[in-house]
Amino acid sequence: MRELIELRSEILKALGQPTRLKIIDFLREGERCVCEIFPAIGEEQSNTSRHLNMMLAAGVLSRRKDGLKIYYAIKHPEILEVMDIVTGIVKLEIYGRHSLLKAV
Amino acid sequence: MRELIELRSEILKALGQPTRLKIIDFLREGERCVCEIFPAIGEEQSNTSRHLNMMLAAGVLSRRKDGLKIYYAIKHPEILEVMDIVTGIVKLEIYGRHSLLKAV
DNA sequence: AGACTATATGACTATATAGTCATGAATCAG
DNA sequence: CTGATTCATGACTATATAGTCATATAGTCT
Repeated sequence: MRELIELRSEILKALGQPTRLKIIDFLREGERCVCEIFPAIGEEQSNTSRHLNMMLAAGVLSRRKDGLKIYYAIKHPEILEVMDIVTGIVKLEIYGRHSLLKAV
Repeated sequence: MRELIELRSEILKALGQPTRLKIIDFLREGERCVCEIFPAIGEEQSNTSRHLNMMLAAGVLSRRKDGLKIYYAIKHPEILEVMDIVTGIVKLEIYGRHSLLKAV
């Protein structure tokens, strides 16, 4: 299905950017408001807001409003499984590139 | 680790693009040469080659040379796990958006 | 060597994305 | 109502990316 391709790539693209990855890592511990997120990851409020909205639209995050604050959270626990698997791949890659260097 | 962030996002970015997703889907069945891949996904040879090289650099694909032909394959089976999980998330999302529509 | 096949790449265009700064909108406290 | 706080967004810039066309490179075959 063509739609499946688009939606899958939207989710993966949402995860495949350093600033957004930092947000995901930070939200592992649970939902946080924007005012906690942007200082934690060291980005501007406006930039952080854009990335949060992008991930919301992709279906990666959920949003909850409480008074002035907006709390974002990782929407599906499966997202964290994906991150763990990718971390595992990265470790394999680092090992691979390392032993490649040694071999030279 | 800063490096971890970069390498993870490189892998996820490599997966988060429709043309590359089509390639991954096609390579599920096993390694294929460029001359099989680009007609299968309906893209130009040069464009396909670029995406293949990009995924190779990200650590998503492996390459094997045999005479004139270059065979690409999914490097880590974990990549397929990631794809399966993301497909599951997409299905949840489709269901969610659907029942949201119904609720209106 | 010459013709042919398979893949990669240079040069280019059009579009998308990340980030910044300033401002707007919503909510709350006094 | 006023002022402060929190978040989103418009306008903009700089850079990255996807895609195309033409060409280069490398291997094969006769």
